[in-house]
Amino acid sequence: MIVRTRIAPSPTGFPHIGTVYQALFDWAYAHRHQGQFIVRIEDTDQSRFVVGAEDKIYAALDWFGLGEDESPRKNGAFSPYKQSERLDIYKKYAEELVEKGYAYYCTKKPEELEILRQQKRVRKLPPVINEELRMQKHKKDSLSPGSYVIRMRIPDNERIIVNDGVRGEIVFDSNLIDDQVILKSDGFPTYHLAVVVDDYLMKITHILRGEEWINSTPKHILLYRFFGWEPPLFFHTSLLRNPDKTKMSKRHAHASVDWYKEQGYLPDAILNYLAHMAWRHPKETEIFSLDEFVQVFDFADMKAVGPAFDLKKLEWMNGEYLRATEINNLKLIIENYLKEYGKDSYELAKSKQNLFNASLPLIQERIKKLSEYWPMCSFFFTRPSSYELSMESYISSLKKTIEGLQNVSDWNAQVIGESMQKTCESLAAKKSDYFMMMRVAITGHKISPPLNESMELLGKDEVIDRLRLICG
RNA sequence: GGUCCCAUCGUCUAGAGGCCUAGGACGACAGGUUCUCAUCCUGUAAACACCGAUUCGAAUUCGGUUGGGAUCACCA
Repeated sequence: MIVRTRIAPSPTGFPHIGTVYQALFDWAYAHRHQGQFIVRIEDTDQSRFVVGAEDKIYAALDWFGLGEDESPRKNGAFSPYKQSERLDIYKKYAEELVEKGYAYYCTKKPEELEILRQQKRVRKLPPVINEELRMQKHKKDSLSPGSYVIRMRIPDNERIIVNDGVRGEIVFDSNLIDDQVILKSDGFPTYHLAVVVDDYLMKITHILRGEEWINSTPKHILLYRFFGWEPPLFFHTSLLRNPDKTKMSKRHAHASVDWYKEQGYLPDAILNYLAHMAWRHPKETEIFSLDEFVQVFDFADMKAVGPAFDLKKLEWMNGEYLRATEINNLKLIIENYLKEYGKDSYELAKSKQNLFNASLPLIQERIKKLSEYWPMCSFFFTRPSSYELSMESYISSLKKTIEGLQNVSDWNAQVIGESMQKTCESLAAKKSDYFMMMRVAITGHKISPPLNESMELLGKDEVIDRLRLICG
């Protein structure tokens, strides 16, 4: 059997980090078993369709290196991969179910159905309205297009067993499930029909999806049975949670893939972090590559807990990746980041390429996110516009320092340091105070890359100019 | 509200009846290195939700309670 996994996102907004989470496991499992990873676009809700959302999904997958084998953009043996282009297929299968007696035409309006359900709730009964629904006996010929839906008929008095790969057997009472709409009045299928038909037709073997689908799975199991198809294996993962354990909703900033990119997280670090959610490395290794993950991952090792996002740990991990990045690669990464999120700073840095290059080793172990580069390093490219310490009382010390620095002929970090040491001693100043003054005078900030090295990079003229500027 | 899922330090987790006076990682705190920050190194605090049952023995099995989450649409 060839392993085939898939993600089935809806193009209804920005790419969600949960989609990436899902894709990571699907991708890894497919790759581990030399199978295929498919992207199917589930765009059956016309009212929620967002232009451009589909492309953003691909862009996100590419960014993470989780490229798919088949999709609307790549095609493959099971085209089309977009549900809106498969309408005839669903219609055919829906009508097949009607013929077999597993489904029926329904002309009830959603509003009147809602009233019925309300009444049940008020009487504290399960809000199941199958009895009312099934009183209809429509023939297709008597129905005008757009006036009806097709509903699947849920059998009575049955225990429907869902075999979930991470949770074991889950039992549902069929009497508590409403007859589901499978074909909407606009001719589009609902998720239930489309997902079952497509997963079958596309030969999907393992379905990894969020736990919000658990309660729908008995309906899907039934559909497989009605069609006489063997169901795939199901694995329901818990939803990613916010730090306060609430569901990570679309309204939350860090639900969006773009947010992580903007913050300057590395895709590999994010993936590594995500892999720790509800799954653990057999050896409890913290840092591991995608390749290594592929070697050891199995759906069966997923846990059923709902993990909360810990940005602090992600930051730490991102820092680890940043420090392990080869310097020329780091250069490209930061350049690209600046180009995308700070056009002006990018131009500035590019205009002093050597300085930019030389700044990298100084900050590599000091930043945890790409967004921290510019605030920490802008002083290399532009003079401080303000100082985090009042410079007034230091003017005489600075003048003394200038004198010392002017005598430095071999301008390098060590000699610069020695010169300042000497000045500091002659001033009888406290070392930490003196160097803090110098740090702020040169960079504007109390926190900065190493002072001597920074001064070396800036060059003698620029350093002395900056000090003179303060002295007036 | 009905149904379903889940429950170990603040967070991610190890633990599949005695190896647990519960281990690791992040974070927190303290100390060392240091002209700042960061890195690096040392150390400290920090958890089996609760109540019953089974057993010689339970974090680990069972039942209940509580708590969190999901779901009950012509949305996915």
